[in-house]
Amino acid sequence: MVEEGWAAVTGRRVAEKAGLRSQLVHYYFLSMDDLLLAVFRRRAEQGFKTNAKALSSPQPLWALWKMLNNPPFSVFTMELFALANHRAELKAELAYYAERFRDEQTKTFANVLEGYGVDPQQFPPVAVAFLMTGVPGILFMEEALGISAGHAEIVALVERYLRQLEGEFPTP
Amino acid sequence: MVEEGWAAVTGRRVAEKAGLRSQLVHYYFLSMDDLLLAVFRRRAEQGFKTNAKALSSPQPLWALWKMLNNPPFSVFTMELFALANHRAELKAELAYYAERFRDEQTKTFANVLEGYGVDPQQFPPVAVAFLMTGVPGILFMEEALGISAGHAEIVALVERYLRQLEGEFPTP
DNA sequence: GTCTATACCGAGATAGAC
DNA sequence: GTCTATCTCGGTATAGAC
Repeated sequence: MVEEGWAAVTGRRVAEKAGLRSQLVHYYFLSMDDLLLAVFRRRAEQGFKTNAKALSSPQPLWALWKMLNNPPFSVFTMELFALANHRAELKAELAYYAERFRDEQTKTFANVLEGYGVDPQQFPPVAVAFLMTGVPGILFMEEALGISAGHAEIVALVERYLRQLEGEFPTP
Repeated sequence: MVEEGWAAVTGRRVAEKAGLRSQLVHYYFLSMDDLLLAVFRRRAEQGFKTNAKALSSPQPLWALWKMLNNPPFSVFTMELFALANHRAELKAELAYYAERFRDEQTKTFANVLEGYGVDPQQFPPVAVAFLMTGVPGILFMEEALGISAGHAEIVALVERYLRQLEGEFPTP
């Protein structure tokens, strides 16, 4: 899926990877769409755990930023988005998960930003959540396609703000 | 392509829309990939013209923002991105076009932002170009998927900045 | 340039033996 | 649970007549 796109995920090829016959796919899943949906669900649950972990860190903004600046995460996510665009059931579920995801972040940010003395009128927590996930999203989407203009500058700009709010991020 | 994804663009279906036989596709194009590449090129050239027009406006930031906040533009673009991820030739060409696109914007913004008294150290023109195209990108990608949390807030935030820099945008 | 005919492949899916 | 056998469909692509 990551290398050739969701259209390349066929019963035959899945079975081949598993060392089984292609018909087995229909034993475990009603259809190929069903299999893809299962893939998505598993991924979404993983995402929730990682998200919750980042948000409970002492520097939640930094933690989320570092978590999302993780390449394989984004290529896969983009492929799921592209697929969801053409599968009603998947689309509904993706929307549901994404909103929950953003909600969790917004709640944490509301507390945290208040503590940092940020005016919620000027910078609503939900807008910050949008940017904190969206910017790394485009960054990696573009990077996967070989576009890099402005990336260093944007990262520097974001991290300057993060430093202002949460101080240095400890280098591992 | 917009409704069902690039994988649904088959010789048979293209020919059907054109009222011709599917074999004709191979008369005009070497392969389906070749056809898709032609679609991309036409689209890219259109994009350049629209971009240049926006940048030569008296309020270039506003003009670009309004231009990108145009739904059909984004769904198609996303599909092309998804496709490019799996076609080396298309990927290279997309990267080339995207960098040129950003370059044009960066040049204009460098002049314009200086005129507005914006510190280029703090807000590099190329970073502004990145955000001006990227944010509407996520906005519409999410909207297409039924995600809307934080959108109104982000639009308000961006437009507040635009108003600060370029004044009101004349309502048509 | 557009057609018919056709080869060939691989997709999703089902039936039924073991 | 895994297999073989098999169906049907629609995809890409080529050859050759008009």
